Amino acid sequence: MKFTKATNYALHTMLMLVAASPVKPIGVQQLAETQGVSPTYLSKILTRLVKAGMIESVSGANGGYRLFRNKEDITFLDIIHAIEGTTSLFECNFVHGDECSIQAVMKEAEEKMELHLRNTKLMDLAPMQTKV
Amino acid sequence: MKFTKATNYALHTMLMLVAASPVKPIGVQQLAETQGVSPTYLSKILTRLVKAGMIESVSGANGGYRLFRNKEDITFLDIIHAIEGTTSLFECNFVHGDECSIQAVMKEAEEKMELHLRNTKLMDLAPMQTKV
DNA sequence: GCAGCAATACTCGGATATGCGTTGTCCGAGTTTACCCGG
DNA sequence: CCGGGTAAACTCGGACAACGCATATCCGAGTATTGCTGC
Repeated sequence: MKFTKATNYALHTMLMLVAASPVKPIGVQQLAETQGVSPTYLSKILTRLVKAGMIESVSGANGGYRLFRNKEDITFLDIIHAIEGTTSLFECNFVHGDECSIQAVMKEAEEKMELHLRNTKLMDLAPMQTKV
Repeated sequence: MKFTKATNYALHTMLMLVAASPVKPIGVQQLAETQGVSPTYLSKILTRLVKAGMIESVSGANGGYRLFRNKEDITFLDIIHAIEGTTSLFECNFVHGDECSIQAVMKEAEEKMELHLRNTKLMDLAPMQTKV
């Protein structure tokens, strides 16, 4: 029960992209180097964010990644769900007669956490230097 | 990023122990059979709960496990921490100059979840049939 | 009856598989830019 | 100068390897109860 490193990479990368120019893309090499990850692995992670519609990739020379959606809209939960998936953290596959009351409690707890992550936007942390 | 099955087993077992007699222990075989787990594996999990001071084991014939602490005191978080550990769900090992603002947000979210788990006691779910 | 001994029913802990998800690496393919070279 | 072709700089995606962790399984050791046996 831990968040994966991929989520950490994704969050930090998104923070960098939010702080950067929304026009000129940033190469995956630069993003990876800053975080000390291999570029190929980071690109795998970013592909998931592309599919989630958060960022877009630019092919070719001077290519890279840049924001796609409005930066004000992107929440922590969006990123986490894109990487970790949206399935419940706790799954009781044990067959009770009815619904599992333990599962219900766990689900409530999870929703408390998600509520906070949904209410926190990436912009809340981004430095304001690029107000274009 | 998922809760382990061990946590599921631990929670269900604790619920059974809370509902059972606080004097007569329940054998691990019975506990395991009800949940469809191997007894040896379940005993490994329960050992962690013993070390956490929540239950105690009774050796020998007619042995098994029974509650140790007052059943009103045991929260979901106690059990989860005993199984999953108490380390933060999100760890940013990436060296920023200062503290990681992303980590701070994640920690807040985690605390929201923990607060709910700490406020929910096992007794809230236990059937009341065994009022001694 | 009763003391003692053995069998039985349990838990405990370590050592050891096993499967799966995370974390990477490698490479060929596709795409855009930059550059060079001949007219 | 200008157009075209080639090289370079990128991302994309699949295949594959390494590793750790969750999930067990097995077995010997320890412990308490039960039952039996002999006095």
